[in-house]
Amino acid sequence: MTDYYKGYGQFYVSVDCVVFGLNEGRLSVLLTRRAFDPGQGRWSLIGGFVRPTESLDTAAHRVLSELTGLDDIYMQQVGAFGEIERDPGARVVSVAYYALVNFDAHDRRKVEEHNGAWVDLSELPELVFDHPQMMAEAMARLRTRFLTEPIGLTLLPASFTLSQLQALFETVLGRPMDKRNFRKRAMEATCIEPTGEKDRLSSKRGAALYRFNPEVYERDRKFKF
Amino acid sequence: MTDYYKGYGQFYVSVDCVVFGLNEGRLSVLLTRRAFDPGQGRWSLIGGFVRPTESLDTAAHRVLSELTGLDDIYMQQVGAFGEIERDPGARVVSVAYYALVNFDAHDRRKVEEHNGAWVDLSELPELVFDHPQMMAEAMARLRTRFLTEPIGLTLLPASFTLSQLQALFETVLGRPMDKRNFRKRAMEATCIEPTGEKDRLSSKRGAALYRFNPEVYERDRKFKF
DNA sequence: TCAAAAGTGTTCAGGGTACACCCATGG
DNA sequence: CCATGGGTGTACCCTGAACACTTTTGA
Repeated sequence: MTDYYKGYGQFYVSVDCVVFGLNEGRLSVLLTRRAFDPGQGRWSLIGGFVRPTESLDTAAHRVLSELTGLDDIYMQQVGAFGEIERDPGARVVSVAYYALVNFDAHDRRKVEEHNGAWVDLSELPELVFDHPQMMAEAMARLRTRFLTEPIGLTLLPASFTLSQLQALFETVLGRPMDKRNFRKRAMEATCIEPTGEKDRLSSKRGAALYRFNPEVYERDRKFKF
Repeated sequence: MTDYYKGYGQFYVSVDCVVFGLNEGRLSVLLTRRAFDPGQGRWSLIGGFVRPTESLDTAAHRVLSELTGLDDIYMQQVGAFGEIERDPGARVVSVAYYALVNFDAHDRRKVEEHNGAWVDLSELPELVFDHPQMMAEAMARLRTRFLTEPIGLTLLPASFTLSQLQALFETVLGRPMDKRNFRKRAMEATCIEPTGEKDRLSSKRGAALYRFNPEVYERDRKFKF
């Protein structure tokens, strides 16, 4: 460790995660009420300070693991937020991430323990600090990736119907999609393969179930909606 | 300032800028040889520590202003880099940016004073720390924006020929483009308007000069290559 | 007169979009 | 038997890509 850096300011560094999940077919985000001031009691993204022993990515994974019990989560950095007064409590530079979790697989008890709550995207409460910007930016990134990479499939259960998939695309992209065109593209994506099973819950006729095959995706890289 | 945050680690936070400029028609980046250890003498992006009185964006602008004398520079954040050992001298979280500067307008003396040097992109030296990743990521972002937003025009002199513009696109995107298709699209971009002048330097026949009109761009938003 | 860059339209193929009806079944 | 969601193909348009020759003029 050299002496040169001495004399420059140091800052708290935190991570904040926009965690998306599909709760009862509705796109939701995991929020929490802040446990301390500033902003105690207000809605906040889930986050935490980066420890000296952690990289930014590691810190984000830890925070997510603590809250959901999941270790293998799709996660992307959104960017750094560093306005001077963004956190009135202290100078904190925060790095935002977004994550996609499989709702069925996560540990609801942990969420409760940490005062977390899944909130429907269409009913977002007012968020603390600059979390609204983080949210908006995360959403924008999610949308652009959604059409060209099979990240949306991580939100769905292991087997799913094409109607579920289409509904997911429609909520994320915020626009209706043509059923026949959608299914045509799904058929062209070789990584979406039929399980042979039928889902008999959501319709009388029953809908074919599909699963995502990551190996096939790595091989073909065909995914275009 | 609350006491809650006490007890968490604090870090140095820096900004690092990938500064693109068009030097003699060649796409170049502004680099510097590090003036101190760790990595003294090695090639580095230009950067500096964020001060307590600055936001991240402000710090990036200051660093750029100090080196080029320019205050109104197109700049975009690339992301935060925070591996523990990325800087062996201390724990430093760095936020990368890329910037596009008008080569003719910048202050070369300041560059020299700071040991800066414009290096042709095709002759990039080995860079210090994780600067190669920052560089690669900046380049990737530049490329994706280049086709849909008129950011490339900030690299060119106030008036330019379509050949110059095409050459710029070709170097940034790294592929040849069809001349007729290119010019057709340039004509459709109403924000690229003829000055009425001719450039007689680069060809015997002389080429029509064009300028970029930001107001027209704001109005029409037509720019697609 | 020749070398060097400027300038100019058309054709074709492929992808994206729009669109409507029958099927299977549980209640 | 009917209401509900599942499942299927085609026609058109438009955008993107390929392509070659004439013009101007300084050396």
